[in-house]
Amino acid sequence: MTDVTLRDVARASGCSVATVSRVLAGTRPVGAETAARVRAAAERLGYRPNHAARALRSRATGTVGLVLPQITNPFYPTLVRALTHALHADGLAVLLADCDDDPDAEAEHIADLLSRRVDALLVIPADERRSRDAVAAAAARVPLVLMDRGCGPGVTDSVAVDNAAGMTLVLNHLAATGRRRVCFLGARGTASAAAERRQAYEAGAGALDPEAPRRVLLGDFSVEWGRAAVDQVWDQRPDALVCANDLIAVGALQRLHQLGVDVPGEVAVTGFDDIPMAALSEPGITTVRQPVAALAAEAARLLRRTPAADGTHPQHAIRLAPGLVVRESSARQGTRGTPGTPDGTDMNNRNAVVRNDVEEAQ
Amino acid sequence: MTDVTLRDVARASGCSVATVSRVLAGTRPVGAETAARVRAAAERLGYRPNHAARALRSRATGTVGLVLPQITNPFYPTLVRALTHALHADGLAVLLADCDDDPDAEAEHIADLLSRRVDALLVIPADERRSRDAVAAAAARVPLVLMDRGCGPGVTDSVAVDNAAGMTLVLNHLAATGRRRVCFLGARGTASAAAERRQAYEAGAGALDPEAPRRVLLGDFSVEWGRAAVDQVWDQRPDALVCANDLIAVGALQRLHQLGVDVPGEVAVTGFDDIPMAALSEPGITTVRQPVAALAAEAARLLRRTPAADGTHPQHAIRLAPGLVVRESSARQGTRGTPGTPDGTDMNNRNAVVRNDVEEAQ
DNA sequence: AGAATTTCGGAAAACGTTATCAGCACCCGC
DNA sequence: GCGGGTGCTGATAACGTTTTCCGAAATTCT
Repeated sequence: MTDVTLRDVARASGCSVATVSRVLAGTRPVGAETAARVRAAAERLGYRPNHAARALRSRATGTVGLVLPQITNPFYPTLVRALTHALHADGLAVLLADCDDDPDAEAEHIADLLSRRVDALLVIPADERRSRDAVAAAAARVPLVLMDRGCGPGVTDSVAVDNAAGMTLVLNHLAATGRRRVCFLGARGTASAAAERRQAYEAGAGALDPEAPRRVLLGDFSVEWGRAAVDQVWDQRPDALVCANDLIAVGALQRLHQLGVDVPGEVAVTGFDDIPMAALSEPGITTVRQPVAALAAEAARLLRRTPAADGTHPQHAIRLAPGLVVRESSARQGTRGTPGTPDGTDMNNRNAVVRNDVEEAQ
Repeated sequence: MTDVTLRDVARASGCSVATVSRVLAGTRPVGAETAARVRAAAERLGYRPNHAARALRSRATGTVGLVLPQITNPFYPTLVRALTHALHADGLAVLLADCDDDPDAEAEHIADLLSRRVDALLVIPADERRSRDAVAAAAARVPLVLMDRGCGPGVTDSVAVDNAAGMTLVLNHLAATGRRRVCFLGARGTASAAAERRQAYEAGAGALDPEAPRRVLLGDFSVEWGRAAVDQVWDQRPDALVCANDLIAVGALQRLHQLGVDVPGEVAVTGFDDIPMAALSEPGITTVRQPVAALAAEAARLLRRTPAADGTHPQHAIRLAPGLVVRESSARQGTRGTPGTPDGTDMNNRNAVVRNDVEEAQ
């Protein structure tokens, strides 16, 4: 049961270590007959390459680090799943590091992963500003792709959902279903998700009501804030609450329920991200679905890319189009199965996707 | 920006590679003055050990594999978080593998992790039966701890919640709040969570009603099943639905809501696991909170343990006591905030949480 | 003071790969 | 028949550590 090495296979197949390495790695042509002999011996002995030795010699570990703020953030599990699958398909293993929203811990984890010689890093930065130095330093040493959130301009490659496009989907949907007094429950801060969604709302809401772009409340991305925000805004009697993410929407729905408000009759509520809870909430939350599989594929593609000859590759800031998922929280009362939506969407379907569904892209 | 090795540090500090290695690894006493010189040089040059080389030489990678069925299962993120933190505290890095509930993929991942020379494996088996071979084979090569679910008796060490104790907490609570016609919405299969919870229910429910142990419906651990199960059982007018996990409870609540049933007035609903959604559901779900941090700590401890001199260590099957979290879904109408649970359910349990305290586990 | 012991530092051999450099056939065209 | 390609293959040198194994110096014991 002890380890079997190249030497053993070489001895068993009557040739040298070098040849065995060559046939197994396919790095250089080798005689058909010897190749067969080697392969047979390797199979018979149950040879498994020693990644440590390989890594030492070839300076590539076949490993990428995945650094994220909090795996318990309900949007991340699906993203992590998609990422690990995409990377495993490339023969890469994933070292996971959860930094508990602490940029210092994040820096430490990044340093540790670098010393473990990861081939590349995938980072969801904990803090747009305070993560920057560590990320930039790491990006100078290995390919690094930022995901989901940005980290200041021009730091490194990034892959994220097109927040503005998502917000546009939401606003168009609300307009099409007759909502006029909309209001935005957002998050403070400059993190890309917070800022971009807010700006897109401000830019797009004017079409519904000249006052709408000014009805903006900022807190954080939490259920608690969603609850609190409703109290701050309800006396203005909005007919739609556009939330910057699903957690805020969940909180808003809870408070509205307590207040005995009819959703979607009196007010529509929309979220963003399409976390699992959005489908299970009562009522189901209309939201923007992130193209998770495509995001992961794109990130994997960026990591696969070999640096250009001059050492520096052009920086990519990839934004992928999301899709709108219409659920009960935004259906007009009495419009069940409505013909009113021009694209003939089935609004009864909890999982109905109206457009730009990129779930299956690539 | 190129890598700095032991050689460089040795040269810079005017001594040999061996000594540098010794002072940095602290493996053998070395002269105070030289040690200082070495440390200074290492610091100055920004030396970072090469884990690949270290792994090759000392046959230990400082890495453990974490294999799980589906990171998107809502109970796992918190567990993964706790595990990574516990392991990082031991200086171990975590290789994550998600197998999509497929035992074959699981076997492949385990083999891959072994060839990457992980020091140990943490496995949440995808299937009690079909995971067994791969797990047993792996356990013969590295320390392996099963988590959350079992994998047949006597395969290897395992750490899980005490399902029976949790079910007892639930039944006592229901008894104390006057529920009599209880019913169990469980999951088919022999997986430990499914079987143990069901058996504990059957063993304990008799105290409420001689018929109760026989009111058992089996499906799977899903929201859909929870919805469907309500339809099968509601005409018996139970006054409590004991669900085998929170997802089933969520589904049950959805269906009851659709039927216009008053929860908890007409019927109480309880879950198991305390996934985040349990607190956010409307009404909040009374459930059994798994001692996640303790489970992780226990698993880390088992991995740390060095095998006994004779090669085989005694097998541990560790079960940790959970706590009851009482929320609105089981409160007797008009008995909100009822203080004394006469049965003293929670008294001697460190993990017990009485009501809506969802933030601080232990 | 001589011997026995400890303490400290260096040289060098692993660990299991991959990559470089030759060598040895053999075949081609002159 | 003879230089010069072409395959294939084998020795062998890395890769950066850790870990013997040893010698030299310093310390302690008789």
